[in-house]
Amino acid sequence: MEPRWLNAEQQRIWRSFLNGVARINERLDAELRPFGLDLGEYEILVHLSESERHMLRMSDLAERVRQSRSRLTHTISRMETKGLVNRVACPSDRRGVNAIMTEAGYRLLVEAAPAHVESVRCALVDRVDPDDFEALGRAMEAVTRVTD
Amino acid sequence: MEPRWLNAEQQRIWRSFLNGVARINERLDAELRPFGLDLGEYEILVHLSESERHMLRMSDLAERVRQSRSRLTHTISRMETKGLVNRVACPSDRRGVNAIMTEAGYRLLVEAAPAHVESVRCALVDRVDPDDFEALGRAMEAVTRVTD
DNA sequence: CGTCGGTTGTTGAAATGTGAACTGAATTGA
DNA sequence: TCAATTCAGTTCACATTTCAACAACCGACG
Repeated sequence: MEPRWLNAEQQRIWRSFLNGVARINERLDAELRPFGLDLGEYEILVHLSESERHMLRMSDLAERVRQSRSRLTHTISRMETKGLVNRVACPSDRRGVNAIMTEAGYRLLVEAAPAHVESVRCALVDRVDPDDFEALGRAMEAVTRVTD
Repeated sequence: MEPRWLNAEQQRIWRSFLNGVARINERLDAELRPFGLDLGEYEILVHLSESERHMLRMSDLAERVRQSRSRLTHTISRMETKGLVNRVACPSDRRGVNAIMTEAGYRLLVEAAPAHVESVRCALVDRVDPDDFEALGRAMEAVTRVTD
């Protein structure tokens, strides 16, 4: 089949996308570092904090933060040694493990959140025209939408 | 200072962004794997192929593909053992090293490019409304633009 | 000259990520 | 009931990435 190449404009946009994403991630990680967190760990804390009793099944959490089950196992282990989360057996399913946020984990999230939100603003939200930002949202929803 | 939180809409968009980016990267990496490449290596090949004599200074290349110098050293070493690139001393600056694409590297790029472009289309370009795609470009340019 | 500050690229160890087994538990269905 | 299958999470071996230290070189300036 003939390859359907990108035209010059599409290519320019695609490269901007790659550059932009990289730039955003750099900044977010850099500004989370003073708290001893990276974006992956931060997101875990966010999702736990939004859940009932600050607790989620590993596989559920893995899906929400888009980490492989294996990677989440490692990440949670590290966070456990830092005292940010604990593991508890799941009562209803003996295969299951719940990750539960500790008091210290919650406090760290509360402490880091304002700086993180500020990062997201500085790196993206405040830089972009509001209409374009809306469009960005629609675009990314289209990307995530299941079609296959 | 009072934290300037994101409103519900902004937060929704931000999370779509995180999800969308992750989804796109997954697909691109998955569809490059059959060629034995990941996105980082593919981009190296692209930038080399677009340069004079298929050759770039390491530090120049590092900047273009947004890899740290150290990371690029490792990546290029791996690609060298795969026979995709070579290192040659830079004549004008004895500190310098040029990465130069081999014939095999070029052939692999030519072979992988159609599938990769198709991935970019399937994962992003073809899914998004053209106006929104334009807006995405403007947004990402704004992100990359130097302001600091 | 000579030396000082900055740059280039590499190195090696430690941290992190990946993917394929693997264990034990739940579920299915004949 | 009970084998077969699927599922949850971990583990292992390995690949990749990061970080700090380093050696070699450049350029500018006294």
